[in-house]
Amino acid sequence: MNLKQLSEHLKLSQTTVSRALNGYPEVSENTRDRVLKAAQDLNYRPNLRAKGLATGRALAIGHVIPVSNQHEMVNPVFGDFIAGAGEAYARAGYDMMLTLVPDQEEVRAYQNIRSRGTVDGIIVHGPMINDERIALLSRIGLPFVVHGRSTDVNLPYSWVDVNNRGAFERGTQFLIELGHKRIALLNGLEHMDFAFRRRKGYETALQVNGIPIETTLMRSEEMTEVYGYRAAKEMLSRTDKPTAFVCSSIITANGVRRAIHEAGLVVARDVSIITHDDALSYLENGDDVPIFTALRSSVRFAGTEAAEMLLSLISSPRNAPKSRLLEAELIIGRSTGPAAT
Amino acid sequence: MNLKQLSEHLKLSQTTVSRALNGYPEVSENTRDRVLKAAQDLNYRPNLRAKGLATGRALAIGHVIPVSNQHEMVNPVFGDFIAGAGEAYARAGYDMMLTLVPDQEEVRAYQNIRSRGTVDGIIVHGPMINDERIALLSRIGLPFVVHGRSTDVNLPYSWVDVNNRGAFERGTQFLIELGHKRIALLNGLEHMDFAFRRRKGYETALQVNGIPIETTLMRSEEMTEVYGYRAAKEMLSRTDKPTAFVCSSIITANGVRRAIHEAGLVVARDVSIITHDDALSYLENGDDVPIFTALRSSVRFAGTEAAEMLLSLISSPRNAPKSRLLEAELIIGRSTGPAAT
DNA sequence: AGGATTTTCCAAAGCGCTTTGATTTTCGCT
DNA sequence: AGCGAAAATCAAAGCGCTTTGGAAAATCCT
Repeated sequence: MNLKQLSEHLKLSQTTVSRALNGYPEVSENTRDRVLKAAQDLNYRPNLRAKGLATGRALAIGHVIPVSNQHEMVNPVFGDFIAGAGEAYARAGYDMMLTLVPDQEEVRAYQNIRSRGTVDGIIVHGPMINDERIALLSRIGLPFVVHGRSTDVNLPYSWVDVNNRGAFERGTQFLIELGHKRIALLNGLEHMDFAFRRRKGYETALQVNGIPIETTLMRSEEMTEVYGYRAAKEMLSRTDKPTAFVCSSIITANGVRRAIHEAGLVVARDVSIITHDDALSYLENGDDVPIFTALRSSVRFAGTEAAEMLLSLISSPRNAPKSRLLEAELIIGRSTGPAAT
Repeated sequence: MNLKQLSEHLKLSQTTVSRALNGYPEVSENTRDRVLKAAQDLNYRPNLRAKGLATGRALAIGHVIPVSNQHEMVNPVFGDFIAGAGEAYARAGYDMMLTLVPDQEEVRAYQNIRSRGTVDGIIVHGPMINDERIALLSRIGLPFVVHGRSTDVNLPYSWVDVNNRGAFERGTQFLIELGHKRIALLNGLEHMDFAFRRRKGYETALQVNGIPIETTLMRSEEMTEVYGYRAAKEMLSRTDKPTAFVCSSIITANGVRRAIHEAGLVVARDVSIITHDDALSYLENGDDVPIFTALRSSVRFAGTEAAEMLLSLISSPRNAPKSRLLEAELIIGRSTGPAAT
């Protein structure tokens, strides 16, 4: 069933039917009702490809996921972000397009996306420090919103991000107030912008409190369980072992907990853990009392925010870039306690 | 830059340029080279929407993700599956479309997808027992491949699945051979087909070995950490506590481990754990020696398989449905040992 | 009643591509 | 040289929709 058939069936022109369907005023209420009813009955749905071709809009948003072949990791945060964004798209009648892009081909990939005309805008995932994608996208003039920010990029651009620096400063400060002095940081890869900011926050708190920054207590890796386990195991075997860990991910925190157990120590009593928590649906941090004391910020919510921001950018392209800084909550759980003396 | 401009620039007709670009034989090698070179230089990319409209193909595959509003969980497996599938699509020049569909609106949603013409086929995620989507999709004639199967559906359809039943039978058998008799099953939601099959495998192994099936040792819930923790905690507090756990997810297994620790017991020595492992990139099960003894099957690989199957289905629609049963490997890790006597 | 408006509807062009059917060019042959 | 066949190219229609510029019908006014 296409427009032509529908209009023939109604004995109206395609123009009128199209207008009735799309809510244009130059059609009487009478015929509009007739058209809508018929469309309903005959189960008519406009062909999006044709519509897109005619209007120049694709009615779809692209999500570009960088795939590094060094570490073939799919960002675990992705699923929840998408879920949040998807809601917003669904409400607005937009589709969501995914593209996996190998590191090296980014530039070509974005130009491709642009000229293939399959999307009206894109969400940039996983920004790094000084991410060139931002300049590239500004240049080719495709609306975009970054999930995160990019330190050292001075162009104006739209983003939705958590206050990573503030959160980690606050978390570290919290540990310091509990009396901890030897605080380890198990960070994500620090060429990623979020990880870089988290380290800054951690360092700031130490500095403010006059605690020296020790590089032996700082790690930066892909945030897996095993990473947390190994790093914690090694650090806990030292004579001057840390009394607390700050983790960038609940998964890493799990590894830390495993190492603590294995060392015959008790979480909170002997060693404290505080972690960032993206509030992923399948990784909830306990129920009533959280397992881990955490800096929580829902990635799903960020997804919705980013999507809505992008949609509004698309509908009024002349507006200045927007941004939204989300604060993480500090949630006290069972993994922190006063420093053992 | 569009076809028309390109052809004018080359002083050729759109026909010839189009044919040169798409590898049709009725164009001389000479001009083909010229065209390809010019397209390269001028950075020409065909508009997919127009191409789709003209050819009737969308050059995109849809992934439909059911979103239940009861439990707002995003399947953690999704990211890796997508990564696997995405590779196959990229190779074939296909895009990937995501649609989130609330439970109740499934029928309408699939029809929508069909008539919007934005995809050439879809991958069905998270099949349940007797899933109606299969009949629906067969009826509306949209090529599809199911990730998983659906017990009680008798129509022929294409699928890629792990041998869940066999894997769990084998895993349970393994525990029995270690002397375990009281073996708990922490399963996923059993209206999901995979979970149903896993239970069957577990039960079969018990029956074969003459061990009674005890419903008090069986749970079925959303596979979270807290679920594993709570269930294990409760079961371990009984006098006739289980000596081993079979888990449907590594996340749940983590919760079980936490409960075991908390009860002052030692994994493997006092209580064994065996778990299914989807080989998710961000949840690797240890490195050299795995943390958990596991039934491993890469979801990412399943994604690639499913995608390739669907693409071949699309290119030759008259072929009979295909299927692929993947076997899970039994990998011995540090979480199993002989039953304490 | 009859012209001026306003409302309602329509024919046709156009979005960027593919493809059919026709035309032109090239080539092999006597 | 001149013919027919093969090779190379082209013009135009069509995919399903929107939208412009009119035309027809309904309404309003004096």
